[in-house]
Amino acid sequence: MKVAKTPSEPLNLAHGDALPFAALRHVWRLESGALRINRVLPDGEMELMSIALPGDLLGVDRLTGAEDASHTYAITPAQLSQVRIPSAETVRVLQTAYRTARQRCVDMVALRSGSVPDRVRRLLLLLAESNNPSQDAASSALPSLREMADIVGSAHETVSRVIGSLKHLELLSERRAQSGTFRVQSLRDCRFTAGMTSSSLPLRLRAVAA
Amino acid sequence: MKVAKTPSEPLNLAHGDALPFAALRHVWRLESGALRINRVLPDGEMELMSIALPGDLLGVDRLTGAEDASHTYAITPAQLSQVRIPSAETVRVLQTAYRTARQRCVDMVALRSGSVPDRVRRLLLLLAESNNPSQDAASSALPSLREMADIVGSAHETVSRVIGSLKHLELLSERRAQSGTFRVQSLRDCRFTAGMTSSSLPLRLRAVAA
DNA sequence: CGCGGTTTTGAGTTACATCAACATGCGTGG
DNA sequence: CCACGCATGTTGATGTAACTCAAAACCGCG
Repeated sequence: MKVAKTPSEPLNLAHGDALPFAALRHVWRLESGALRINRVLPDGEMELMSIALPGDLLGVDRLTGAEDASHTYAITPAQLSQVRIPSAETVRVLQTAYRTARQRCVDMVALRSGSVPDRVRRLLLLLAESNNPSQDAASSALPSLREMADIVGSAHETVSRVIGSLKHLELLSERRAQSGTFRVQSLRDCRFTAGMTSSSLPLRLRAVAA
Repeated sequence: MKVAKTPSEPLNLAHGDALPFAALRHVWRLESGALRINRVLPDGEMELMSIALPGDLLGVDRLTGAEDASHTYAITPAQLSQVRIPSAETVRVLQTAYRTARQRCVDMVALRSGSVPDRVRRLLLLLAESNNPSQDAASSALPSLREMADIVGSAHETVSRVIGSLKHLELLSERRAQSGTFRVQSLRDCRFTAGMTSSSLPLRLRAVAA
């Protein structure tokens, strides 16, 4: 007896779309874009748990026998493809899932360490590098400011000011809502000075302030 | 030919002791205490990666084929026991390791969300609950203030003020250097008011401030 | 006893949140 | 086609949580 659906149909998520609950019966690989993985609290609130970047596996929890109480949605347009797992491969899948879980833990700590400009910088680099490996001027879809603020643990107004400073420093150009292209290498190397988050300082000074 | 060492010798670490590099050829289970897991940067600096609590497995990375660039040390006196892994059990070990990695990721985000008093509260609860499950007045070895501050991402002076407030609220008693006993249930339920971190406010007001 | 690590306390400063407008784009329906 | 919400992004004024700096008290220990 044949299964009706072709198993390897890719899955596209627009900005904000949730990963359908039914999809978690399978394992998926994120091909492009970025996801946010949330923990659902008893009172229905959703709390940040981790993010997923291209290459990450989704739906591995089921392989561990755990009931998955997570809720996942796209913070930039994302494409997933289904992964068939021969049972002989289970170990290998668990190994890589474990390793990336570890790595994402490191990332999450880094996204909440240091000044807000630094945290935003790290987030942008994560997004850019994982979607355009080895390109200097990477144009990338970006999450909304509120999303970014929530991930790095700050206020969206502050993120706006940081992004504004980056524009002035010409580390980021072609800025539109939820997209932008930035100079990856310079962004990676730069260290920020004070003043980038102050609202009482005019923007043109903010980016240069000693 | 017999191996000289008995394989199941437990391992005790005092406050500050590092998990010996050689130990990572085996898998260990943390029986009591708490560890801090660091990532070693190219320049030799150590960055917080995660923490380990009783029940967690150490040295799983080797099972995934990864070279382990982590450095682990005890933040409270800890005891580990070696875990023998029949190869048939590899999958099961990876499953639980994956799940706790996920959980620690959640914990790390929580330890860096919200006000510093809340973060300290969460850290204390993690330590107390994992070492004395289901006891209300749990006395527990604590990390140094600098350690706690580094984990929650704040200054140790601020943590000192928070702890001081907790003493005044009688959520914590018998406070000595790197130890204390606190009322787990009350600590779990309580929500803080402002003023706990202000240095210009006298302590007796801090704990009650509206 | 003096010495290094931990903890405490205070005074002064600041990075960032909060609050409050306002601008802009986009889809939907009249 | 415009009017209208509604989400996103920008900008400024103001307040404060928490940092930095400085100093002292408190250990346990060789």
